[in-house]
Amino acid sequence: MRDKNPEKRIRILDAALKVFATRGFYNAKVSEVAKEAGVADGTIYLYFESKDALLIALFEDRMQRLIARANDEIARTEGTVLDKIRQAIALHLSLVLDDPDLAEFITVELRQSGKFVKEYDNPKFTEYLRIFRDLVLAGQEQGLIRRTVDARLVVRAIFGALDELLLTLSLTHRNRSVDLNATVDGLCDIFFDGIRARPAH
Amino acid sequence: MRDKNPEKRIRILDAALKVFATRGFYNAKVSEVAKEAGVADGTIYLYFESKDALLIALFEDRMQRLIARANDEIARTEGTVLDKIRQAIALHLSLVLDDPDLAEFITVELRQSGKFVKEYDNPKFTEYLRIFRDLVLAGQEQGLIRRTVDARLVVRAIFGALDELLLTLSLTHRNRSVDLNATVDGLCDIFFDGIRARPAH
DNA sequence: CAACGCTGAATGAGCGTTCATTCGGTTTCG
DNA sequence: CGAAACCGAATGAACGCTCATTCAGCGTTG
Repeated sequence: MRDKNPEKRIRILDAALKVFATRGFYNAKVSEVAKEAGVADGTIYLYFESKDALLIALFEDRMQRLIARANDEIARTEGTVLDKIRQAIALHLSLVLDDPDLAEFITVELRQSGKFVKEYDNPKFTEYLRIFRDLVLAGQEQGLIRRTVDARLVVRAIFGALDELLLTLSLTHRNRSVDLNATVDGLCDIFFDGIRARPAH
Repeated sequence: MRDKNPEKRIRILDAALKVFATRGFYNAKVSEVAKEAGVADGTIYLYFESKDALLIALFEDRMQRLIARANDEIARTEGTVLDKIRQAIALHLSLVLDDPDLAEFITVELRQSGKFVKEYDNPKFTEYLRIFRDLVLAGQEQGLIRRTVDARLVVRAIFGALDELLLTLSLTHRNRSVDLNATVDGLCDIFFDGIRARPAH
């Protein structure tokens, strides 16, 4: 189940992403994934236990890559913790253009996985959130981020906003061309400084 | 299809909410909804065209109620536009305790509806977002909210945060008792004033 | 030729939907 | 007024189709 032909396993995962993203997990047929991968239906079952297991493996794989990329880009980013948060936000939103299938997959399918793929609590997702949380905590220690805000809440709020935006962008970017930079700047502006008008002083 | 017995139609919708929320739309059987409603399987089809149509009708119905409640509570709320936004946030999050099934339904099923229930673009959802947008726009006209932020983006960010929070709360509140007020205050603090530490002056 | 990866047609369980039948209520008629 | 005829909502067993999964056989390799 594990090895055999690693390249074929990858082809199946790639195909699954494409098919699940376009048709949705429940509407997708295993035979469609097989066809897209250029493989026989039965071959899928030489590499994955079941359709559910394929879904989970796909999560693990893609989240792992996203985590690696995020850590990497954050490490590369010069500047304050706030700059690093901006970079993480930019990376997340860039998925719409970089990998639209992954964007749709994450925004739509991630929701159910926790709830309906039994006993799977999605550790990779938690790990991804931890990246943001660590940045916020570091910012608070450095005095760059207010200590009165709850880091956990900030992370949920930011991720929620990103997720919703990614979904909206995914569903509309066929038409309009998107200015991601403007969106990233706008979001950071909101989260960093709030929407309340400050009296001149 | 429309009437016959309106009370029975309501029973079916209530049952559908319960079953869809606990098992998920795709895992839920029509026969389970029928059983929960105390009706025969075939009766469902006297009131709704199909399982999909039942899902959509459920959306319409529940979103309509939510919109009505939000408009009502906002109208009742004394104070500035920011106070009204706080009230709308509080209402949304209060679903976890008030109507946990509806909370799970909205957070999990709303995601797919746009994408997979064909040609259904969910006008009620748009209407719900408009409530927030109008508040933000009013706030900008009154000089209470910065004019430089994009109202549409603010609304998406707030709704995204609310949605994510509602999901998290739904999945965990079995264990911990939740302090909703603290969460609402925390969120408003973040969105109103941002997370950046302001230098003393 | 043994072992193994792979194939894809066959299987059969699951489930949305249908429809012949039931039955409580209402109207018609003697 | 009582009975017969009718109505149509409700029922739930049965249908038929859709896949996830299996497995007997094929080609390939060492």
